[in-house]
Amino acid sequence: MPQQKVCIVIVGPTASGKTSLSLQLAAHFGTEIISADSRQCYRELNIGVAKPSTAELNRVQHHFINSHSIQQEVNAGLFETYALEAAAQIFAKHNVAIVVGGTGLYVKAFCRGIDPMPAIDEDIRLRIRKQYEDYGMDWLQQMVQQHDPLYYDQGEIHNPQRMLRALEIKLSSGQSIRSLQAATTPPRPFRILQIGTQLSREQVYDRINTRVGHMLDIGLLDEVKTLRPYRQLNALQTVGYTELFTHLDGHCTLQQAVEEIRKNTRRYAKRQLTWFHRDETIHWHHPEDIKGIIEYIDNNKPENIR
RNA sequence: GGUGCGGUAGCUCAGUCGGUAGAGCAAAGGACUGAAAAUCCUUGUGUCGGCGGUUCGAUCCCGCCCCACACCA
Repeated sequence: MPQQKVCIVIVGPTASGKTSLSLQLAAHFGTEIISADSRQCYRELNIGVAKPSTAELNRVQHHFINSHSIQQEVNAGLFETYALEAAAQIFAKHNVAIVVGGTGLYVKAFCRGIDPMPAIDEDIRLRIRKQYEDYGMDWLQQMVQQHDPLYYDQGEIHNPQRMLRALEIKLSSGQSIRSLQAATTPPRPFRILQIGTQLSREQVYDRINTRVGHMLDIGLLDEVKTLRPYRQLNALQTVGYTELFTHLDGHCTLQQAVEEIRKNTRRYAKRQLTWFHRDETIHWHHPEDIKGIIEYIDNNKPENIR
């Protein structure tokens, strides 16, 4: 069965021009966009997550943007299912689909799949989280050592999030998360072309610093104020929001909070670069080199498209 | 002009009873299969302000100079 469809996947650090590029490519190929961004899917989050404008969203059909509430649980597994469904819908009408986003794990889940995991017993989840809060790291390590020695030997035993995850899997299903992570790559009914938006480190940092200022100018602080009651939700463990919560609590000045946002965004971009640089199938281009990018796509997509 | 206190890593500072120095922050590198804008790991050579002196040896002691801050004129 020849693969007739192609999925153009645009990745790169934050503020490197992904959104603009995706809109131009969507216009060029007359198709739709799937966002692979773990924050832009929330309708309550706008300025701080650099969502495309309403005009842009009206111009091109988008998926996984404003699709969820911050009250809902969203994760990489859910994204894989959601995005594959969206891709199927798009391919019913078009030969090209565009995926764009900076959340490396989501992109990976879409392109290469994520192993199915057992459902977690909600009581177990809440209980171990509470106990971790009460008894701390030593307790967590002991629990993992006792219940999931396989993970304790091979996993990250200083990383509370990963240990909590290993523990809840083990206590819910009786299986070690290690034994469930098979890392098999399921076949996809389309070809994938990954394009990275490449700018110098200095340029990315400059753009971040400027963009954060712009976010404040257009009302980020007001947006954050309305979200204060929800600050404990996972969706709000987000750069641009946590720092302003701290300011609203009176722990720092607005200026200090803004500098923290800039710094944390730069660090985020650095982590994204670490993640994406490891993937050698990504072809890096300057985000404004539309001609070069389209040429690359035309040279690599299946013959029978357009 | 006088007195005092400083000048050590990008920043804030510690320290060496004289044997060429170390923390925090920043930064850099990395990991990462259901919180991923999250979470975690690793990394510290710098004319110890300048020039002289004493000494086997000075960032440390002494002298002079430069710079910053405070106070007194």
